[in-house]
Amino acid sequence: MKEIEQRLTENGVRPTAMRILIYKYLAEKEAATSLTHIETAFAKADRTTLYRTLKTFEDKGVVHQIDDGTGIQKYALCETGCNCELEQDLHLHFHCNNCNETICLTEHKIPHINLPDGYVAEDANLVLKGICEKCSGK
Amino acid sequence: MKEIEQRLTENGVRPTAMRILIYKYLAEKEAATSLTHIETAFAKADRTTLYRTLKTFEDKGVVHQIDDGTGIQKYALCETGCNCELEQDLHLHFHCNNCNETICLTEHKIPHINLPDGYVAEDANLVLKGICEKCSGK
DNA sequence: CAAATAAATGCACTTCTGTTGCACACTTGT
DNA sequence: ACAAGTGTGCAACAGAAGTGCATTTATTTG
Ligand SMILES: [Mn+2]
Ligand SMILES: [Mn+2]
Ligand SMILES: [Zn+2]
Ligand SMILES: [Zn+2]
Repeated sequence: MKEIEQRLTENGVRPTAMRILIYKYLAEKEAATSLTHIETAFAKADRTTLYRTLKTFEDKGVVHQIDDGTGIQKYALCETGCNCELEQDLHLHFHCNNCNETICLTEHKIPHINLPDGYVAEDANLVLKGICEKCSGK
Repeated sequence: MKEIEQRLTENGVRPTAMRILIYKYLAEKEAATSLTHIETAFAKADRTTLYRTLKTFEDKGVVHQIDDGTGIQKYALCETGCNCELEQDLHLHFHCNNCNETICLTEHKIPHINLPDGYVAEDANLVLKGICEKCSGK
């Protein structure tokens, strides 16, 4: 509990009650989470608060946003000490077509891609879709 | 002109006047195109018609849909004889942060990725973001 | 050709997600 | 205690995707 407060403070986010709860919720979930999903989990809180909390978390590097191709923005906690901005820390994401969950494969970095002349890459997004380990039954 | 009709017919799409125009429009554009973009280009046509035309094109393998991370669905013509479904034909896309255009790099295939045990990949999406050749001035 | 059938188009409306403005509540520092 | 700053809640809006149904246009059939 104290750890969460410390983590938030380190990243320049004031640890309010709401933010600690949201952080804890994200930490317990293994999969990336959408705003709507969080909204149903926190029925008492306002959607806007949750929205802005996620944005604050994102700005301060507490979470990273994931575009998994469903058209719905998802969020997941960053690893401790990760620099999501840097190319080296960009990991791939897996979206399961069966259970519809999106998970971070943090240890699988996005390979470097050779681009044609004139193209300068600043960011990358790689999403694999298929069947996750839970759903494949292995 | 006749080529377009033939191409559509080959893919099981009846070549109506509207569809031919849309196809021609997509063929002239080098970048991937959104529904809203097409809508402004075809002010006379209804959005629903354009929407369903794109869906039909997609179903029949005339165009492929692109998720470039902007949250707006884009479409681009498929190469002749391409099988966008197959892993081998999956190419990467580049989104320019300056001119906001998204382009197909059809000759740059998505590299094969080794996944952890239990994960089965069926599809992949790789988008690089940065500065395109036009905007980098090279 | 005319009638029947099927397909394409247009209009209205809905849903869903993300986003912003503004007022109020709470916290922090003096 | 006061002022300033920050967080939260309510309401409303924007944009894009999608659906139902009527109408038009094309195709088939007698
Ligand atoms: Mn991730
Ligand atoms: Mn493409
Ligand atoms: Zn799954
Ligand atoms: Zn550009």
